Amino acid sequence: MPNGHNNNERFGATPGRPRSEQSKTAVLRTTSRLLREVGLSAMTTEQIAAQSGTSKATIYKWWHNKFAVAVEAFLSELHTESADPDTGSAVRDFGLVLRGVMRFYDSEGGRVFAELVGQAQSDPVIEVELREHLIQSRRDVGRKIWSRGVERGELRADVDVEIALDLIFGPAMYRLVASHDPLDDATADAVIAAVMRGLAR
Amino acid sequence: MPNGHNNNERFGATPGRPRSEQSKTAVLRTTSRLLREVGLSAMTTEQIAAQSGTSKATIYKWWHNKFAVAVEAFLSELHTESADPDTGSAVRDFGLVLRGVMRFYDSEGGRVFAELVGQAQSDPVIEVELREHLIQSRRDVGRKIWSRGVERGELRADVDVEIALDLIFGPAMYRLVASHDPLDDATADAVIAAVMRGLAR
Amino acid sequence: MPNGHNNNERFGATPGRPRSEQSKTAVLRTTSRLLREVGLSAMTTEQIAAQSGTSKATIYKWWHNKFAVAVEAFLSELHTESADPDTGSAVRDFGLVLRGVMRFYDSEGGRVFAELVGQAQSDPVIEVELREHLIQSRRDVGRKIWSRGVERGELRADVDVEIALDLIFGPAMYRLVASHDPLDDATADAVIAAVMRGLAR
Amino acid sequence: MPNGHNNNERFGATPGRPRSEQSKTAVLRTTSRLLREVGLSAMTTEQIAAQSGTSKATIYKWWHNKFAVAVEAFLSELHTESADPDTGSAVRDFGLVLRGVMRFYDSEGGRVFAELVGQAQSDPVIEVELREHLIQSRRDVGRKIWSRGVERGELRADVDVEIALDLIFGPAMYRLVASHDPLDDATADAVIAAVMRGLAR
DNA sequence: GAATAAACGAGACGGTACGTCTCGTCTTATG
DNA sequence: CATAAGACGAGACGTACCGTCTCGTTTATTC
Repeated sequence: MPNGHNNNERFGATPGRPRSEQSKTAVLRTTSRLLREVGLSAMTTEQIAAQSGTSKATIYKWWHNKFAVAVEAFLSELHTESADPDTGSAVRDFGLVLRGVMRFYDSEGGRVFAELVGQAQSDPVIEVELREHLIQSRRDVGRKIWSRGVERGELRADVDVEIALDLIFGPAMYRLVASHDPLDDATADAVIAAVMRGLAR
Repeated sequence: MPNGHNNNERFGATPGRPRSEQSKTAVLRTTSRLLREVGLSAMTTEQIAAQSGTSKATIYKWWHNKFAVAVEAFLSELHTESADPDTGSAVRDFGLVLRGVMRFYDSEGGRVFAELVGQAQSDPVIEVELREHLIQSRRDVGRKIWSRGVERGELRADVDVEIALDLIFGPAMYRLVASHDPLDDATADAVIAAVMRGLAR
Repeated sequence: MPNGHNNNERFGATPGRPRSEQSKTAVLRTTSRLLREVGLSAMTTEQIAAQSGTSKATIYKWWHNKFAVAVEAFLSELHTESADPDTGSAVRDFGLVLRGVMRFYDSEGGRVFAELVGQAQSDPVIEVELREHLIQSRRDVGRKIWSRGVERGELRADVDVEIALDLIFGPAMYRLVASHDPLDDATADAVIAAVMRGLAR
Repeated sequence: MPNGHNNNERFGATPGRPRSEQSKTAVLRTTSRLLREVGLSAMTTEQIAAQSGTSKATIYKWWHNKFAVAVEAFLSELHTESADPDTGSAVRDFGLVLRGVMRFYDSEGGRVFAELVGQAQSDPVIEVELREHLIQSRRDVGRKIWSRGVERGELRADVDVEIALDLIFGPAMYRLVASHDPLDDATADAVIAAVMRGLAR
C-alpha cells in the first residue's frame, strides 16, 4: 500500500522505512474535520494524533506545528482552486470570481480561512504560506483577467493592476475579518458595479 | 463592564473600597508597552501583573482575559480617534482619512491592531469590541464625508454608502492582514483616485 | 488575642465605638456551624464574614486567622467542660470520664477536634491553645481522680500520674487520629479494665 | 537509566516511553529534603518540581497532590521499617519497640510524621495511606510480640490484643500530637512498666 | 536471510501560561 | 473609632497544551 513512486524519483532509494502516505492523509483528513468541528484555535495536536491514529512525534516530524498542518489540510481541500472563468468580459469575469470568493468566505471553510489569517498575524511562517498559496494565486487569476480587459479596451490602462486588485478583493477580506456586513452575491455584484464605474460623478 | 466611570453616578456611593484607578491605569499602561515590545500573543497575564505592580486576581476581576485588557489598552491610546477633516471636498477628505488609516496600519500600533484582528477571528468578544469601537467609528466618519459629498453633488447618489466605504477602507485592511503590498501614502492616493473614477473605460 | 473580657470591665471607658459583642457572637456561632457543615480546612474566612454579617477586617482584627476563630468557637461550645464524676471509685470515675471522651471523639465535634489537632501540628499558636484549654483541662480532672484514688488506696502510689494519664487518655487520642479502630463505650471499658489490672500475668 | 524490571515483569512491554525512574526518585528525594527543611504545609508543588528538575505536570500525573508525594517520600525513607526484636521476652520486646517509636517521634522525621497525621485529619486518602503503611505495620509487629507472649504465658490471654496495642502505642501518639510531655526512653520504659503491671493495687 | 536504517504508535517528559482560589491587608463610607 | 463592604497584592493551586524524548515495533533497502 505505501509509496508507489514517492521518494527517490529515479534510482537510489533511501534506506529505511519510507514515509507512510497513509499516516499523512489520515492526519490531513482528520485535521480538516477538526478545523470544521472545533476551529483552529481549539484544535490540539493531541486531538489530531489520537483521532488520526498517528502519534504526535510523527506529526511534528513532518510539520512545524498544528498551524502548518492546518494550512496544508486547508489547501489540500481547495482542489478547484482559483478557476479563471474567461467569459470574454473582464467585468463579468471579476463578478464571477468575486462571487466565488464571497461564497467561500461565507462558508464553513471561510471561517477556517479567517482563523488562519488571524493566526498569520502573529506567525510569519503561516503568513508566508497563506500569502503564497491563497492570496497570490487568487491575485494571479485577477491579473490575467485584468490584462485581457486592458487589451480588449474594457479597462483603464492607466490604473495600477495591483491597486485594481485591491479594490476588487479588498472589500471581501475586509468584511471577512471585520464582520461588519454580510458576504453574499448581491454584495459582490454591487462591489464590482461600483468599482468599475467609480464613485465620483 | 463594572462601573464604566466608577461609582455613584449622582449620589449614593457604593459600599466598600472603590476600584483603584491607579491599578487600572498601571495595567493599561503596562499592557500598551508590552503590546509594542513583545506583541499580543507573546504577552502574558503574569507579565502584566508583575510589571504593573498589580496581581493576576485583580486583572481577572476586571477583564475576561489578556485579550480584553489588550483591547482596552489599545483603545485607550487612540485618543485622537477618527477625526473628520471636512475640507469641503469629499475626495480630499477620503484621501486624508485613508492616508491616516494606512499610516496607522503601517506603524507599530498597526501591527498590534492586526494581531487583535487576528485574535478576533476566534474570540467573539474581541470581535464585537473591535468592530464597535474601531471599525464602526471609522465608518461613521466615512458616512459623514459620504453624505456631504452626495449633497454637494460630488458623489454618486445611487451607490450604497456601505459598499462605498468597503471600497475605500477594504484595500487597507486587505493589505494589513495579507501583507502582499505596502501601506503608504502613495497607495492611499492611488486607491482613492481609482475608486473615485472607476476602473472601467 | 481574642480578649475574652477586654474593654473596660469596670471603669474608664475607652473612647470611640466599643467592640460589638453582637459581631463577636455572630462570628463564633457561624464558625461553629461551618465547622460542622464543611469542616475546618474547607471553611474560609470569607464564608464566616459573609454568613455572620460581619466583615473580614473585623475578624482579622480580633483573631489571628480562621484557626484561631475555630478554636475559640469550638471551646465556646464545650460548656460542660470536663466534669469530675467523683463517684467514690477512681476506676469508676476514669471509666465514666473515658466513656465521655470517646463519645465526644466519636461525635461530630470529635471530627472537628481531630481537624484542630491536625492543624496544630503545623501551627504552634493553635497547638498551645488546644493543649492549654483542652488537653490539660481534661488531664486536670484526671489528676484529681488519680490523687483521690491513691489516697483511698485504690491506685498504686508508685506510678507517675502523668504516665498513668497517658495510659488512660492515650488510646482514645490514638484511635481518634489513626482511625484504626472504633471509639465506643465498650472500648473505653476495655481500656480501663486492662490498664488497671495490667497486661502481664 | 530505564526500567530494570518495572513494566510487566516477564514479557509484553507496555508501549510508549516508560516512566522515568530518575524523575521519580528525584521527586521523592527532593520532597524528603523539603519536608525536613520547610515542613509539610510550607512545602509547595512548585518547589518540588523546580528543585527536582521535573515539572508540575509530571508530579500531578503520578500523585494526587503534594501530600501524596509527601507520604510516599516519607515511607520510602523508612527502610528498616518496624523490626521485630524477638528477645524471648514480650515485655522486653515491647520496651524496645516503644523506645524506637518514641525516638522516632522525637526526631526530625517525627515532626514530619505528625504533620502527615495532621493532614490526614482532613484528607481521607492520606489517612488510609498512613494507616495502612505506618499504623498497621507497627501494630502487626506488636501482634506478633503479643501472641508469642501469650503462648509463653507471659501475658494475659483474656485481654483483647487490639486494646493491648492501644495501651502500648497510644501514649506515644498522644504525646506526639498533644505535645504535653516529652517523648524519650524513660517515658517508654515507664509506660511499658505501668501498662504491664497495671495501675490498680 | 541477516543486518542496517528510518519511520512509526504510544506515551512520558520539562516547560510554561492559564484562570481560580484563599489569604491577610487596605481603603472607602457609614454609624 | 469600630464597622460592613469589598478591592487589592501575593502567590499556590491544579489543568492544559506545547514540542521533545524514549521506548519497542514495523517496513523497507543493502549486504
